[in-house]
Amino acid sequence: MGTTKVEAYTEAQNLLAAQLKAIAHPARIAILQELIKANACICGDLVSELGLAQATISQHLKELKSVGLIQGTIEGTSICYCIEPKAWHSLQKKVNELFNSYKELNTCC
Amino acid sequence: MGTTKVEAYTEAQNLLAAQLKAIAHPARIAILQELIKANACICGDLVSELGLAQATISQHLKELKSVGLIQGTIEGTSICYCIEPKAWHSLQKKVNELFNSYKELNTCC
DNA sequence: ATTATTTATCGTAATATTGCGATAATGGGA
DNA sequence: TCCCATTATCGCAATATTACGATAAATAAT
Repeated sequence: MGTTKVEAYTEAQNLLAAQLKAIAHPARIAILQELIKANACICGDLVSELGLAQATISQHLKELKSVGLIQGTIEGTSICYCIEPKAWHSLQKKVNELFNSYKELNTCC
Repeated sequence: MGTTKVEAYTEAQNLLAAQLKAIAHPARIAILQELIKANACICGDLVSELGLAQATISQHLKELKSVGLIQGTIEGTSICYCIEPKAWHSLQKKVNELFNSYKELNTCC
């Protein structure tokens, strides 16, 4: 127990859930918004921008990266992070498919 | 430690994260899809549909309800669940605002 | 070479989540 | 009234997440 029963669901359901989970944290939402706002990428600026420790920010970046939503490029001594366009749009599409599959019919409870 | 530092973020970030978290689980995605597919609401059918125990389904329903994404109406001895249209559309809008705030500029890393 | 800067990783503590059996609570029908 | 069906809640065990200090690893500058 304690573990999600992955085998009970489709691949699509598990993947969508994993990507949504990556976004479903206020720190990671803030990081994404900051990356978008700064357009070109930042790195340790996130540490001063949000009120979190460096280790914590690094860990959140790792999670976003692990589902492919951001990418990091080494740039001298620092690392430049930014949104990964393909995964970003792909997730947007999948999320909207879910939302749009609901048609309000007022035949409900 | 172990707790999210809620005070470090805006209300909007915390709310969006909470609603996304409710969706970010394969069982809850499956429940939402089933509710949408059945249009009018079901209840304990979810238990036989997914391979989870009744207590588990009930708990997932509670979480979806707690962020307002579904509603339940008592109907005799059973309870009829369905999507709550306002919250559903509101979340879709907020999610798309986040996604659309990113403009690809290939000035990135 | 040494030092400073930047980021990743390790280890740990606190808390949250997931899943389920057991049990309560509610209302319908015999 | 007594059972049956349905759903919620409690309590628990296993695991996951969150946050951070300490430390390592890598590169730039002196």
